[in-house]
Amino acid sequence: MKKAYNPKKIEAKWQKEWAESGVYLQYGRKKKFYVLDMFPYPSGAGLHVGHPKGYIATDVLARMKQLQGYGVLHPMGWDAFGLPAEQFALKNKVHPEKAVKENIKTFKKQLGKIGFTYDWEREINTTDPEYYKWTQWIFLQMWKKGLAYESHDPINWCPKCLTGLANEDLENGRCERCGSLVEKRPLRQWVLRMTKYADRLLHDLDTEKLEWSESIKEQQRNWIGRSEGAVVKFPISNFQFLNKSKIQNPKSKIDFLEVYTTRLDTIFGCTYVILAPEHPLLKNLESRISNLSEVKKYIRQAVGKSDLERTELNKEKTGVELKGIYVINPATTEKIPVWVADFVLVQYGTGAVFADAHDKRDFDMAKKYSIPLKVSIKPADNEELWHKVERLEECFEGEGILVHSTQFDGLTSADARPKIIDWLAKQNLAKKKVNYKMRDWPFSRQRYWGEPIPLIHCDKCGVVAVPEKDLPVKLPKVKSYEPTDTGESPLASIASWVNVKCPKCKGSAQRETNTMPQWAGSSWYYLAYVMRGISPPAGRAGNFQFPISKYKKAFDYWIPVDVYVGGTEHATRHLLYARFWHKFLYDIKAVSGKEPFKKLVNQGLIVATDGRKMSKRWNNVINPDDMVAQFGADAFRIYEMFMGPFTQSIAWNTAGVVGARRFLEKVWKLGSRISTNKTTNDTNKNIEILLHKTIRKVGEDIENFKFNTAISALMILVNALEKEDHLSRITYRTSLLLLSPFAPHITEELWAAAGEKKSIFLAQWPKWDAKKIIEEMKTIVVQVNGKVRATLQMVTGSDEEAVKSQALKDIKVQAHIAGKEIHKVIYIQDKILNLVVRERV
RNA sequence: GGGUCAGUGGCGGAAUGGUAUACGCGCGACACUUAAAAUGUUGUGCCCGAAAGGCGUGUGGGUUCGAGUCCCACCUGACCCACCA
Repeated sequence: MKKAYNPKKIEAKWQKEWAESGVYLQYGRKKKFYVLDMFPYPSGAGLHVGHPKGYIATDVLARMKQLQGYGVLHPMGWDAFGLPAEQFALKNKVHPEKAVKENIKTFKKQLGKIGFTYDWEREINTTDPEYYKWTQWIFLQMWKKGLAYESHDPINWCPKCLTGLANEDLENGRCERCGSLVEKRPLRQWVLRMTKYADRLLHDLDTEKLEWSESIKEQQRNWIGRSEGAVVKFPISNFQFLNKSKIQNPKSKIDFLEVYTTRLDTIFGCTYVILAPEHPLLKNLESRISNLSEVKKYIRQAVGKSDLERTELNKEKTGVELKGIYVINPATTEKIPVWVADFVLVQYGTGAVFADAHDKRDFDMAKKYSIPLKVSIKPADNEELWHKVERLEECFEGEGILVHSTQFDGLTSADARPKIIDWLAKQNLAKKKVNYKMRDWPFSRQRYWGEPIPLIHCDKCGVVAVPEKDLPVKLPKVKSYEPTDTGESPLASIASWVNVKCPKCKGSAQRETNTMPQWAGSSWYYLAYVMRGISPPAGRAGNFQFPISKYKKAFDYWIPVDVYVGGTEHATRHLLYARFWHKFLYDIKAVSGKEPFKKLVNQGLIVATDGRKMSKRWNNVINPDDMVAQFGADAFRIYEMFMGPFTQSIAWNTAGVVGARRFLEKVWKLGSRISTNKTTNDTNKNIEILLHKTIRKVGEDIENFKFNTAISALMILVNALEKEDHLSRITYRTSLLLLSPFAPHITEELWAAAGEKKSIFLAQWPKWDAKKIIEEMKTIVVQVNGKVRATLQMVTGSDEEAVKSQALKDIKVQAHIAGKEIHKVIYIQDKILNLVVRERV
């Protein structure tokens, strides 16, 4: 081959050719493989070199799978609703719809240059009414099943973004988008009852055999935060000591304070209880609190604080006693005081806790306010610690042996808990309770750029669903889509859109004006790609058809997604939301499986040379367009896969792309070494062995996302082929095939140049032959006492005697065993001989 | 405080309990060249030395004929979660 390697020319040529021939759309095959990227939000900044890392990985996998005979679904789309898009639009004074369109164009152009196998016929865009018609439909099904409800509870409110936020949208009590301190604000809102699925979301992580990293599964487990404990009733004393018989005859509900605990074994040591400042019971008790103004002041301060201020690291505990109020410890029947403290959270458990000497927070607070404490747990086997604990010098939070706990003395914490529950349950004073940290999902945003919630408020009929035939409820065109501070979305001001006839009674009614959060559209998009398929059964772009059952067959074929690739930042949001929606769709029999994503791989970040994230702010962004222009898409792809382990975060180094390019230059020249005589075999037997070892390694490594070592193996192969004068055609062809998933353009070009008529991607992935990787000779390492002293070339399969006698002829080996006795010989065939020697006795 | 993962040359990194540092970058020497770039050949962990050697995968122990790899303790770093009773 005389022509120089010119990636610019051949890459453009093949990208056009592939798009026209539809070489990737091999859908009719028996075996399917669905490989999915987390679809991007098309930002105005365009791509930096970090974005394509995951896309290249899925592309490599998709190409190999197609070569292996799978029908591969590898789609791409745009997650374009939500705050970032709207903020971009506001800042640049363009309508979000227009901004999104332009940004998508830029993204598509950038992606196109890298040479991906995406099926653009299935492209989706969450802001397309034909798309969000389904987002709205799924929401309606949830509403019909009682999983979407209206709430007026205070929620997180970002004063800068002017919208309510879910817990998942917070970072250390601050808005994840703009960093503002989040306030609590009572707001009418729609909420999805995700807690109803908490147990299944937890359970299925294990039972559905998800191939996810332990870290992501653990993050989800922690987020769901299941704890097993008990709710205990503390009777509220009427200034008088109650005897036990009275406890057993509770009069009315108000007479009890309910607390949640996971440490019922410490209840005999409970000397006070603490309420959250927002606890509803406080109102009812007001008349009996003697220091009411002091209490009210404390509560006012506490409620006014942001979550961050209230939870600030190791903040000193503060609280106030409700003077005049007492409750009865149901275990000891003692009268104990009631406090309010802001570290108790109203949302969790019952919003009240019992306090004892075995919780650091309770312990610290008691010390500060001189509240009495009682020890009830003795650490096992640590007398020194026990002395300190007993004298209340140290707080022991661990499990141990019960003391000062009447009939339960001597039991371990674990044994005591169920026994105490039973004992109190018989008196109707306690019951088992499972709690979750995860909350229901606040699902409304007071912003313009989101899916309208398809509900109508009618004075007569209440909340009414928009009928299916009227979906989608389209986002109206407006002049001003700026958010307001009123707790209403900008949609509320568009009377012509808001005022409608009630679908039920035809009376006057108003549309719901809240929109859905950013995460709505991405909660089901992996299904949308399937629904965009040609056959079976329904149509194309802008042609999603009701009912959903039309797609059941297609879902059954493609779902679950076989491999899903994206960043870890979605661990507790998108990945939890999508699992939740999928389980709901399973419940209404729209899909047949319980989980959407079988295998999940999280790519590591590519950071800038300075170690920071790539960002305009730091002026350290590297644009893939520049890399492709300078080195070619194939070199860029190779480098990104070769940088290091896929899941690890690594700093960008442009010098590395040079190496990748050099490698491809070598490949380009390889064709000149093809043997002109007709023999099919390589003259060098070692080449065949190496080739078959490489086939095995590259295949296994791609499957396991170990792209860096796959490329290293390819480099070793090419380095060896380069030295051959007479390469066989089959070796050459096979080598191109192995490289083709990583460097599709150059291999396609060389494939054609070698006289092949059909695309390399319609060929077959090579198979390795176990018989062909057996070497005739093996290098045996000879050790004396575990230290390498010599290496021997021996015929494969040599036995111990042969190797040993050969080893003993070696001068160095002789030197190290001279005057010593061979005590033991370890021989691992074809690998190692270890002579264990010792001094003669 | 809890969880997950990691620590190997000048750098990115490789290594089913079996020759530590593959592959790539960088650097040195040589060849080609008037010269440079490109390319090719070759070298490149540390110490001592003429050689033979010795030491080496964060630290300290252990298991083993043999440990980067397994076990225990510790140190350091990254990421995630965190007043959840």
